[in-house]
Amino acid sequence: MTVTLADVAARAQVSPATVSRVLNGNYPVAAATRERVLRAVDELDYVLNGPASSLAAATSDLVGILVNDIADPFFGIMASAIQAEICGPGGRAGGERLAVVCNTGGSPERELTYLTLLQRQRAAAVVLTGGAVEDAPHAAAVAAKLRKLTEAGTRVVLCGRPPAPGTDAVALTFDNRGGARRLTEHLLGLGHRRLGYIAGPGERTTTRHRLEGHRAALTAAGIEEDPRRTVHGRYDRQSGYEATLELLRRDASLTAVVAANDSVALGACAALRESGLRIPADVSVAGFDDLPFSVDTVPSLTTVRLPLAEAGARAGRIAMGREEAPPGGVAAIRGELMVRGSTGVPSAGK
Amino acid sequence: MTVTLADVAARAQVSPATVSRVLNGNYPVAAATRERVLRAVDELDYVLNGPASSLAAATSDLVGILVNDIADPFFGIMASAIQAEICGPGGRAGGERLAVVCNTGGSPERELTYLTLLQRQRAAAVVLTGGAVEDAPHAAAVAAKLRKLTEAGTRVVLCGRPPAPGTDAVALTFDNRGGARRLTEHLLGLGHRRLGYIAGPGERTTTRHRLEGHRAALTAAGIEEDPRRTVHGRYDRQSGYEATLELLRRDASLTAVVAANDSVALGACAALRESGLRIPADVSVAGFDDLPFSVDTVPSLTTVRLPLAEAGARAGRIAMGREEAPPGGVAAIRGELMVRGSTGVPSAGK
DNA sequence: GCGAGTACAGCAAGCGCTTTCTATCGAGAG
DNA sequence: CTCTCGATAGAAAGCGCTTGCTGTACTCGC
Repeated sequence: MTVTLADVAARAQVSPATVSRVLNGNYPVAAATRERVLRAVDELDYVLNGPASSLAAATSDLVGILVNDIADPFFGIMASAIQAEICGPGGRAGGERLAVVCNTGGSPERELTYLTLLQRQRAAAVVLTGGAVEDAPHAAAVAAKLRKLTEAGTRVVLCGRPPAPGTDAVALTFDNRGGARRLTEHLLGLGHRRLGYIAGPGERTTTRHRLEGHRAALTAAGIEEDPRRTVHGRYDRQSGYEATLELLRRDASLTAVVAANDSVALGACAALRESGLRIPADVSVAGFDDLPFSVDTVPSLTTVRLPLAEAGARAGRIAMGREEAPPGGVAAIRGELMVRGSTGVPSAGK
Repeated sequence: MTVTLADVAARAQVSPATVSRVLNGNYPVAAATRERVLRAVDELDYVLNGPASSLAAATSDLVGILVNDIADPFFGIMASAIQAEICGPGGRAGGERLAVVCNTGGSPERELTYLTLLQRQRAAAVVLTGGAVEDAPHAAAVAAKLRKLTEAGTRVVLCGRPPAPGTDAVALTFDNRGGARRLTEHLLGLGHRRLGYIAGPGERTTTRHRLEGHRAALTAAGIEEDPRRTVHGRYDRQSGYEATLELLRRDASLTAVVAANDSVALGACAALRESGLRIPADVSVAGFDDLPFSVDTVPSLTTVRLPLAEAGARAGRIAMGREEAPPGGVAAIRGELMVRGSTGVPSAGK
């Protein structure tokens, strides 16, 4: 029923071995023969059987990209850059690798499942993006998986994710702590003293690092930590909206709200506005990531720009072995403070 | 070196066949034996060899999701919903399918390449999302590929994409034409007569349908088509910004700008604002899709809501055979007009 | 207590491809 | 004019798993 290598071989009057060699192009084949084989492939409309090929060659051209939330541009932008680098710029250039992105939805189990599935497929490389979950057993399980993957010849790269100790995975991590710290320092510099913080989900490294940076700035300025000024939520707009209302309820005298990321900041702005507060006259707002829409909000959002696309591209190149890993296998990527219209001097009245 | 089925069999003192049956669970195996096998699997840390398994069984558990631009939430939201439906809600539930999203970047070649790659892997199903490219040869090539995929047993579903004639692909298409028409009618109803239109890339179905809806409304209102009022660009913010400037240059007396989608509308707002025009007092702006951020812009964006997540979920279910295909294999999905703050009555002065 | 039926378990034949090793054919080298 | 070497092409042995078919114990029914 389906066309196989043997059919092509018969039609081209050569052996299956020769057809395979023409298709893989890593063995000398006379031009005339190659020509004949390619014509047969075309005429029969032959499509290589991937599983069979991977089985025989003990390798595959699958590259997996794990993301926490595919609907979030933060991951979309990175994934896009990684994939572009893996598949090559042109259409079918770049060795025909199948770069696929897997959506874990932030679930540790799903992350592990995907890793196993990728291991099953003997993936050529795996790129994990975004913050990790800070659960010891889970972290250990992931580390073990990664170790096994590398052992099996799969290249593992972490992009925007902290290093995984005990593994050979190359890590390109964002300096979330430093970025958050500079952001809060900016607010403090403007004169703010009562700042609310909307954090992400509690068990993630990204959440913790950003929060730590924020608190470090506060501490350095001699402001004591007040747990009532921090609310945890998801990394989305809705969460920012609700958290802001909660923050306001707890202390209506806030002069600034720092959000875990730009989407959250967007929700915060909406909540503030609906509460009759002006931005930044009454309350300043700051985000994180500098997603494309952030420059277009009104007022435009002060945030920390993370070079998502650049980091992704680099991760992709490393995964393909086209760029060397950074010394020590770890590189920290700094974020750049983008001061825009949503932050200003706190009003005297407050 | 690597652990194989045979190793597990040896350890559990059974035949490889039995191990395979325990793992696939579609054949009676005594509880005690199963127990023993599972223990051996665990002890040896055995991972099934995907390619070998797919080869022998002539099927695989790969499901491909093709998107035009993974960095665009429009696709991200759909992909997320599709994937959730395919992998099941829980972590490892749902038969362990590997749902992967492939980013075509809107390139026809890449689309074909991915389709071939998926065909190679003997994918269980393929979901194509978003508008198609309107190039006859390419459309034919895609149709041929889809036909071959269905023949090979791969289920093919189109989500937010027009039907592919000559194929068995189930199509869930968005009523872009109708939505666009209602949107423009809304503007017309407010009294606008000089409306600019920022269209997407010329060769896409989505672009054409939305534009047609817009023009249909215009024509019905007795407004003749003026090609100078339409500018084509990409589906992103930047493009909207530039196109708006161009539109303004051509005719500064515009009272409304209709954008191909919300991101474009965002750029349009920025350009308008920088040009000193108020929204909607001087110029009304409308988008399309109703992405999450659209409700949070200032003023909030009038747009057409497309049930992205619902459509994706349905497509996913159909792809998994968990829901019946709509009669005729085609279902049109309507968009809902969301009238918000960015559109208003044109100012008398203009 | 015996034949029939049932419930498991194993054998072995592939699935379609890659790749090592071997064979063949010329062309220069000696 | 024979020998050797380079360039190609083929034969065949798997890669690790699935599954149809073939046993082999038992369990029942009468």
